[in-house]
Amino acid sequence: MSHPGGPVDLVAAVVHGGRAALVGADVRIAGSVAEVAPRMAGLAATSGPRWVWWSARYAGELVSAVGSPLARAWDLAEAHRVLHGGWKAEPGRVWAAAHGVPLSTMPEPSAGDLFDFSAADEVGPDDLVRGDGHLRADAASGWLETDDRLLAWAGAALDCAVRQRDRAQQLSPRTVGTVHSESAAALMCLELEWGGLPVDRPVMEGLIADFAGPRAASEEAAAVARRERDALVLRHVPGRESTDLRNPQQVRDMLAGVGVDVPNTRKWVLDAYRQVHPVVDALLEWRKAERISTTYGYRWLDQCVGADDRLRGGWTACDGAAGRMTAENGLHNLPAALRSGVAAHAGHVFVRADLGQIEPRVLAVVSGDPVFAEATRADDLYAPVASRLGVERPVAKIAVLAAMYGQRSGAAGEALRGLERAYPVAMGLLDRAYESGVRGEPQRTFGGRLVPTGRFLATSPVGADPALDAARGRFARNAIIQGAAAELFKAWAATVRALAGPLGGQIVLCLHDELLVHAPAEKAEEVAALVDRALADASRRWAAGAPVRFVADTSVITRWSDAKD
DNA sequence: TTGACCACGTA
DNA sequence: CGTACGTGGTCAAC
Repeated sequence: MSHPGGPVDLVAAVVHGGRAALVGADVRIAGSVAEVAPRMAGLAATSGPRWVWWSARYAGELVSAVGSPLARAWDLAEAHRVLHGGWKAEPGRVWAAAHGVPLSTMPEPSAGDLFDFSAADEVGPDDLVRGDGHLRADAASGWLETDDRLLAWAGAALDCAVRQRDRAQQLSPRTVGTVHSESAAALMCLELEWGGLPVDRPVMEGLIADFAGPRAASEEAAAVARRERDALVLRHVPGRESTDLRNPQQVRDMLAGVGVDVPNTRKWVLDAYRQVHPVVDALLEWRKAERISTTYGYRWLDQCVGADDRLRGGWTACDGAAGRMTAENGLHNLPAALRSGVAAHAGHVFVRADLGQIEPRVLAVVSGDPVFAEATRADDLYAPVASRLGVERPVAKIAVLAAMYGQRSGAAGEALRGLERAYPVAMGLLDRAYESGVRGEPQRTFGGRLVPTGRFLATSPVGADPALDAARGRFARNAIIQGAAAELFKAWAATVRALAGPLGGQIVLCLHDELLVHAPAEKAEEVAALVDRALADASRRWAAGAPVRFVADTSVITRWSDAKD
């Protein structure tokens, strides 16, 4: 280890209003984006520094001007989220946390055009840092009007990165690796937003028509069609035709009127009554069509699918809890029925890959349970677990899931006790996380991310409400597994991104344990092979020697809905 | 206009 | 439904 990740190879890049600056050990320049971007491309090709920015989003203008994808980054916002938990990570907060300045005295971010007395009192016109150690409130906005200030801004970023990296290294070397892959994931999020998900528009439009009917020519026509759809349900309940199907309370009253007494009108409750009264079946069918026409209908198609037939939405590299990626505009919750409308464009294919049984395999790594690790050698992890427990495979599967997620219903009892005996190390970790969560303690994932006690769960004091204590426990137990799985997934995706780029492959969808790579047809097999190689690389780095096997199911397809090869 | 709740799609 | 997310509907409070 000469100095991989050392300050020497960190170069801060900032951009504001068409001007940009780079600051590192061997570089200190400011200029227009058009001047700075080629310098970045040159450095990337030669010394290959790790780029530091306040967040990939702030640096997006520069990143896109460079043209070629940048691989190595230290994203201060993502690093802050890993180290300190939560989602807020604006520069003032990042700076304060990195320098140990109390958040309670942090200035409110100002628009930059208002005269701020408190800031003016404590900071000179050219000072970036206030007397109390905080960044000036307008640092990221109006203040950045000269190249000197831009250079200072880059210097501050570099300073934060060095401090964060020391902190991460102190926690564990793995935490440094987590920041690296989180930073790459943040870059990938920009590319996902820019690139979009390829769609076969005529097919998608046809699917929508199947559920929601043809495009309405006017508001009036749409209202007529809506009433006609409603009538298909309401004809089953004569005398109650005025029921508003979009109002759950009215629906519940309507159902009670025909003898269907339910606590709520959720699908999984009503499913049991499909045979009891025909209105139930009609209602559930109506809901399906209503979902498509309101959320995934023509409005969605027109607003979210561009003229180039790409579905676009915002992406974030991590949520505020365990750290999974999030996506907007249906990219993460597109109904399965619409997936045949997602198709590779001309001359291209999708290389689709998903991680098999990722959460129990992750449990084997994070717990260090040697016996459970042994089970991951099988393609189907539940088979060896079943034979060890002396139960059928479905029972073993339910027991493992129950142990990880704390399922309270169902009959997993006996098998759960078998798990405790067979895999005491893995089960012990889950139990400790649960108890720690009950006490309201934040968790840290295997990769070093701090997971704060979940939102609403922090409101009541420990012990005041047994139901809330149990919810905290479940949250914590789930977070250490879901969070670690998210870390491995991102490490994998970042590796695929780096390897597939030179072949013209582009990651177009990330779905928690599934990747969709859009690639030139003639490179299909090559890309499919590198996806598996990337998993071997990423899991070896991430699991750091744990004898745990991860498996990907990889296939080359043209439509997302297509079965494996 | 905003926030709570319901409902439901995905993993 | 174990957890998480985003979206859109209604309703009550502003």
